[in-house]
Amino acid sequence: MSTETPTPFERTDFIREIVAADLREGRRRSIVTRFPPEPNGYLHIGHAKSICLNFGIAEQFGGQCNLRFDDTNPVKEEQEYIDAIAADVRWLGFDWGEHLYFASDYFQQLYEWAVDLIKAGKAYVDDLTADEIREHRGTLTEPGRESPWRSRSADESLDLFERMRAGEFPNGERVLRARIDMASGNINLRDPVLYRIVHATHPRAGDAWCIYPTYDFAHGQSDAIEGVTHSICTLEFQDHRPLYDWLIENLPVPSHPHQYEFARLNLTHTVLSKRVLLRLVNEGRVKGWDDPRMPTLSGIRRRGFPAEGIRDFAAMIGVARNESVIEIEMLEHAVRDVLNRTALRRFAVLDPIKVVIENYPEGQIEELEVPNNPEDPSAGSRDVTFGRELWIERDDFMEEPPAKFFRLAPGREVRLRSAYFVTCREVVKDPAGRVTVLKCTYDPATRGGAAPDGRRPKATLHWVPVAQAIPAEVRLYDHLFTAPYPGGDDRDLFEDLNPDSETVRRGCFVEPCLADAPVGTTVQFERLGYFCPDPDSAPDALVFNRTLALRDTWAKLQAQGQRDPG
RNA sequence: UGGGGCGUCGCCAAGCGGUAAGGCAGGGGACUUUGGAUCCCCCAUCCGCAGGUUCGAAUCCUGCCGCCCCAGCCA
Repeated sequence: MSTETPTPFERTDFIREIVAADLREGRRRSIVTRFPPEPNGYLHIGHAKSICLNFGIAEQFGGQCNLRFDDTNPVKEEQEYIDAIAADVRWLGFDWGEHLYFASDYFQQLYEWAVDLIKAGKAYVDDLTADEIREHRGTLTEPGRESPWRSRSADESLDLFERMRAGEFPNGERVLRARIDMASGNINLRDPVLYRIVHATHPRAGDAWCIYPTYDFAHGQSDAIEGVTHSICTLEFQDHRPLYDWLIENLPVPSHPHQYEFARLNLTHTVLSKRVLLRLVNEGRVKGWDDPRMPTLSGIRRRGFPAEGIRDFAAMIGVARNESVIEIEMLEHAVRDVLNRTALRRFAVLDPIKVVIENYPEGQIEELEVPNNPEDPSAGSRDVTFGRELWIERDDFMEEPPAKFFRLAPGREVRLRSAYFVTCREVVKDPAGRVTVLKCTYDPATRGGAAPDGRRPKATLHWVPVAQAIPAEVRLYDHLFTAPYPGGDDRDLFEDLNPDSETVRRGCFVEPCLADAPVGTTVQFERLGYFCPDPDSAPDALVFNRTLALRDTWAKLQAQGQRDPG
């Protein structure tokens, strides 16, 4: 990965410090990390934090980061998810090179290790039902009881385990358990299940197996097989670390990885739970996994967020063990920061009102040069056609402007960006009193937007020529949930859904060069925000998504005025 | 009542015994052909609370308090 601009945040964290110390003090000669998604859903921004951490560390310390699918539960996993996840990681800007792995590729090895454990008397086949096992497990405060099958011979367990693999038993009839300590305060050590019978077709292994290792029996050993040195996961796996270590110590694994845990990402005004996201999709609350309101990487991408902004965000928030909820404004800041630097400026009018320049010759047009990005002169410029009739934003005119309103009003002169100064002379309304046309005059001496006499209007408006304007649909997006903490105070999560998270505006006009803007590029509609073509867009029916609005101090002022009038 | 974690500004987060970085948000100002951007200034005498050790503590010790995770044959 390379970025044209240096990462804005040079920061370390407790995991990087551990890695650096391991290298410095010779405990490791090189490091290997991994990003281990389960292919049972789409990646979201929370995963991006982990991806940036794992790939970022590998990159920073000259190591390698594997993409390993943790595909040990065939009933939930699908090839569709595998493909989508790989595409999302690639989009985020990371490259695993040759190191694409699947836990399912290790099934034979894991099976053999399970046999080793049985022979060593450290695992046994249990005939208890799932309910019985639960009853025997004890509670948080009471120790568990040993299964009556715990003491059966290794030979008998071995025979049973082989028959489990051979498919002699139905789902759930028996499991393989580690023999550790039913009285442990750590429930994960109360003889955890290592293998269960699942007669299901695996997305990759097909029907080769009908017994599958659990997460605990697969994860650490997969790390060991791959030579992973630093196995980084989220806080809820802390309690699993003793089991992770126990298995590594009791199995002839080729390397000894260590697990480190960090706090997962939480964001205000959204939710990062695969379960809830799946519900939103299934119940039709959103248009799919890639709905622009979704916090999934595919949703964010469709929304127009640049990958670089996500990476910057990950660097901004840091990595720690404090459980935290990041205000979504921080994400939006990171995204605007990148977009401000890189997005080409364009003109678009979302809620048009017609301006007729009465002293501009009928039928005349001219091409005016408009900069593509004032922040980046190398972005060049484009020509925009100017004519007698233009569209401007309805919000940019007020018949009776309040004190702080600087835009167009009767008798007032404003600048049309990169064009001319115009003065409003007459307001035309329809019978209902709605403004339909603003008759204006322009000052020919202000071509390009500057006056020879040095006078400077307080406002500059964007515009689109009526004759050349292209109609478009624009979808405005806002937070998926109105509440910063959806479902807080025991509310039903869905009560907090924002009814206005998507607002579709038809009858918008955009400048001609937007007709063939490719999907995947985000531009700035000047003075409005950042927008990108939606995959739904067609040459004869353009559709743009609003990625993010520009910061709007005028709107803020108005809001303040409403709060405390006077 | 068991085990494992975490508590530094509204939200993140540095800090690792020598007297509270930075970012986001917020407030003020400058500048501006985007009320955008940029720039400048302000924003924790205090680090969950209470004791203790020390010349000196957010950093060490003790005790409280609060919050999170764990009782899937999910990951």
